[in-house]
Amino acid sequence: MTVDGRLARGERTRTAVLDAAVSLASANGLDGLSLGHLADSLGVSKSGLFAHWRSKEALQLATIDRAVAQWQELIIGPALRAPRGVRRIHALHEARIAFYATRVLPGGCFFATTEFEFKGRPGAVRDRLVAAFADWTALLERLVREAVELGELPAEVDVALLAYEIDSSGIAAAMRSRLFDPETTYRHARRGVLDRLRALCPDPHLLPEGPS
Amino acid sequence: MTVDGRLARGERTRTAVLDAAVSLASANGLDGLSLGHLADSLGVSKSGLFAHWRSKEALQLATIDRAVAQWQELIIGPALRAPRGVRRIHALHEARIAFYATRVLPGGCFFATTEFEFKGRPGAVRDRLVAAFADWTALLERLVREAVELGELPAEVDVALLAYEIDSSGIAAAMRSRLFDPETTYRHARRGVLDRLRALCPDPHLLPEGPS
DNA sequence: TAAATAAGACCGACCGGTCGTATTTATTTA
DNA sequence: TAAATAAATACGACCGGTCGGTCTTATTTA
Repeated sequence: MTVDGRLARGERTRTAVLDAAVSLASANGLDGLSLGHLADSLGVSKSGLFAHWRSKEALQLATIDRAVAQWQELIIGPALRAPRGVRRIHALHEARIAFYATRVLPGGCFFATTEFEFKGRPGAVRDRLVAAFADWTALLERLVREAVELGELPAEVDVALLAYEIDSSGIAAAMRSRLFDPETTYRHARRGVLDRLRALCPDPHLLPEGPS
Repeated sequence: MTVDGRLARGERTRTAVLDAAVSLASANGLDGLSLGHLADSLGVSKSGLFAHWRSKEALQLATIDRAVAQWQELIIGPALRAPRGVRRIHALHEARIAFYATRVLPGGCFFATTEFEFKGRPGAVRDRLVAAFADWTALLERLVREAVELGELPAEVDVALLAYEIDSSGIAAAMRSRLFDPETTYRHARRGVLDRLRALCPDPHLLPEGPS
């Protein structure tokens, strides 16, 4: 950013490149991302990319950061406008599934694809992905803990376990929606978490009966 | 197999190659599987592989079949020795998580890795993976249905949804166990499904209280 | 003997990455 | 204001390396 708020010269270009990289990597992974294809899809030359990032790994790291920003903007941000407690947990899960359903990313979920890809490959890319995943898990656990503190979930609830189960449903949705019927998959992912929250929440009016 | 039960000449070689391929692909995927590395890890030449499979895709398809056979032998087979009903469902899930924990496959789960890899790539490999996944889902749903018919699960249970939730837990375990602390991940995967089955099952003595 | 299997040299395609150069843009100077 | 300058950006050509795959030849086995 420059002082007057306009984007610096190459900033728009960089963002456009990273958006395309997130999209391609959501389908083929960060290692499966070909710089030649990426450049072609943008109508620029491959060597031009190296004016902005010194190596493929640097571009991969920037792509992860961009995906995190998108996730924050399109999923976490809107969900945090819901009231604290179980409704906020539900809103976050719904926003996630809805995002998958938009097909903005052809691969469904950038993080699921890339984290599976790099789970066994040590290095800076894996470290960055793990950090992003840890942040996401911490957010989920924080929302669950808040709901417990508000009395909207029983005090005996295993916070980390419930967060694991909610996230599991989303991970499976990212995968199964691209292999089987997407609508059925999304219905399972939404119904399962909603039923679980409703079963745990003493107040039956806080959450809708059916997936919204 | 020949008539006298001994392996045909190259059968042992082929099986050894496919076992190594399953192991490597569990970590790096079927596309990330390098025929050169595969051959080197077995002390054979790369071109020798083409005497057994006409192309990389043919070897990939055979690798999937081998992984299915391993899954049947090491997970499904033993689990089917448990009594019908919720105990069999539980045994299947436990066997799956236990298999991940053995670290027989460095990547954790061949199917999770490869299905994520090929979810957006049409072709024979994807079709075979989808078929294997569909079989697995059908098995899970059949076991759930049996438990309902035995009265060990309520008749109102959504069979496909419960199967989805159980499988989700396993998929997430395959991924998270290679990114975070494996023991915590396995505990969540086992505890979550066990609690869920116990909550649904009217007979509290059919399932153990804690993860076995 | 005949077929299956193995090996190694080799091929074209694609990969990430470098280099020299042309062009654009922002800043400074006349 | 206009010209000059310096920096950022973009490009095509090219490099070494790895990939899947082919070919010829040698060895093993029924």
